[in-house]
Formats: sequence, structure tokens, C-alpha cells
Amino acid sequence: MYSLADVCRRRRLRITSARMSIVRALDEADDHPDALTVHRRARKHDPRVSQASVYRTLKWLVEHGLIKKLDFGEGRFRYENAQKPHHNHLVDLGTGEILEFNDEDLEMLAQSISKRLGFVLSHHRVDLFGYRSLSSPIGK
Amino acid sequence: MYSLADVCRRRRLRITSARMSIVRALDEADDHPDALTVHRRARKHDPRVSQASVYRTLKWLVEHGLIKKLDFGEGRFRYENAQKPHHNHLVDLGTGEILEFNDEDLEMLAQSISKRLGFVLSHHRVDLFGYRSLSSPIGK
DNA sequence: CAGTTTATTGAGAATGAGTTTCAAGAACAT
DNA sequence: ATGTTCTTGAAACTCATTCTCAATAAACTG
Repeated sequence: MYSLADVCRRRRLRITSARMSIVRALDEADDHPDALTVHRRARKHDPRVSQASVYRTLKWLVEHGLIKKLDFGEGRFRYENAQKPHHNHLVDLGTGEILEFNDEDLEMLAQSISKRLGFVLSHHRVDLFGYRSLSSPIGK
Repeated sequence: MYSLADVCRRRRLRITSARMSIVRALDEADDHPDALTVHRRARKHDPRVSQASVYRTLKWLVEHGLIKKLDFGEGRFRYENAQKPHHNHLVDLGTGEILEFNDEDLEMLAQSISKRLGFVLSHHRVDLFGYRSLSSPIGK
């Protein structure tokens, strides 16, 4: 998987120093940070980067399809690298942790439901919210 | 289906005049209004009702399970009567219109995926976003 | 490379949804 | 009626996000 900085270069998108520090923060993330978290992390690379630039750059990256804007009804948005293969989210209501999962049947079902309703599916979002069961196969 | 006002009465929830105008606005809605839309509509019944009361009452109704808080990533919430049987949403990206649909397979699949991941499903959200296909069975 | 245009920046002001505060007014319980 | 509790409208406030603007940095142009 290429770094976001690389993807920008390959696409001839201007990558300034402010953008570089933001993009590095996103590249290093293996979670789903919100804008202010991205700002905090980007500042570690370059303390001069402003909040405004973070919001502008996030918007710009979303517009260019390099990152995805997520929303779990928390009153703010989270972001993730769009290069990650498609997946859905499961929110652990016990801890707030966000897990990712895939299900081929689910993908096909979303397609077929859309078709049945007369729509061409652009994208979809399946979020599950639940509590870890005591006999969790994942454990903790 | 009982009106929200009736449900409040049966549950011995105090229904004041401000709440009545808000609840009537919700009862009359066959769409998915956001808080300010509810406020605008409630004012038609009683122009004195404040924005604060609308937010307070919406929160109160959600807490009592009479309405559901929806979120389509628009940066604000929408609401719908919780008495409506469970359904999912399909957002028409051409018009912004929100359609409702049901799919038994989808419900079972959400359950089984949660279980597989070691979670007890509390609730889930399946939103499809798409464009009406030219040969739409629903037409327009 | 100097000069000009265009894009991006940081700081802070502005916005907009939602919440809180507070004093006044209802509703309720004795 | 009296005191207690709840709810209200208005306005202040919060918080995430967007906008404004003068300054700077890049990218063109000759």
C-alpha cells in the first residue's frame, strides 16, 4: 500500500509542508481519528500547522478520494485511509472501540436490495453497535 | 398506530403545551425532519415554543424510546417516530430523498455477523446511497 | 531570473447545531 | 393555599467546522 504522500505525488497533487505533516499523521494512523486528533498528531511533525489547514486538507483529501469521512453519530467526523479495502464497522458500545469487518454476503445483499428498489448503488454503510459477549471468540 | 401524544398519556409522561406542539409536528411528519424543521413545524401550532424546548423534547422522546435519532452524515440529526416498524434507509443521491426499505435476510445477516465477531447486537444501521436507475421499477 | 499570477497558509472571526443557565411560570402534592 | 418539583423561553455558551483575510509560498511567463 502506497503512502498517501506517494499517492499525492503520483497524482500530481500539490503536497506542501502543511499537507505533508497532515498526510503523515494519517498514514501512521491505524485507528479512525477525528479532525482534532489529526491536528494533534500533525503538530508532532510540524508544530506550526493550523487547525484550519487540517480541516481544509481533510476536505481536500476526501474530495480526491484519498481518505473517507466516517460518521458514527458522535457529532464529529472521523477519517480513514481510502486505500484500505472496503469494510464495515462494528462499534463496541462497551469501550467505544471501532472494529472493522468484511462480509461477502452483505456486499452482495446491499447490491441486490438496491437493484430491487431501482437504484444504482453508489456506496453504502453498515454499522453494527453491540456489546462484547461474555464468551467472545475474540476475547479481550 | 397511536399518536405520540397518546403514547405519552398511556405512559403517564407529562405532556405540556410546548411538548404537545412538538409531538404533533412529529406525528404529522411522514418524512425525517431535523430539529430545526421540527421547530418550524411546531411553531405553526404554537408560535411561542422555543428552540431549546424542541431540543429538550427531542432528547426526552429519544430517551423514552418514542422517537429515533437518525444520522446520515449531514452534520445534524434527523428524527422519526419509533413506532414505525424497523426499517433501513436508502438515500436518493439525485434528490436527497430518503426512502425506507426492509429486508429480512439483511436483519438475519446483521445478527449472525455480530455473533460471529463475538458481540451481542444492540442496534445496527444500514444506509444505502444511490441514484435512481433509468429503468427504475418505482419510476418517478 | 525578475515579475506576475495563483494557491495555500495561519490566525482569528464567524457559523450552525446542540446544550446549559437562570429566573419565571406551570403542575403537582400535601 | 403552600411548598416542592418540573418545564419553560431567552439568551449565553460549547464545540466542530467553515470562512475571511492579509501574508507567504509556488507555479507560470517572458
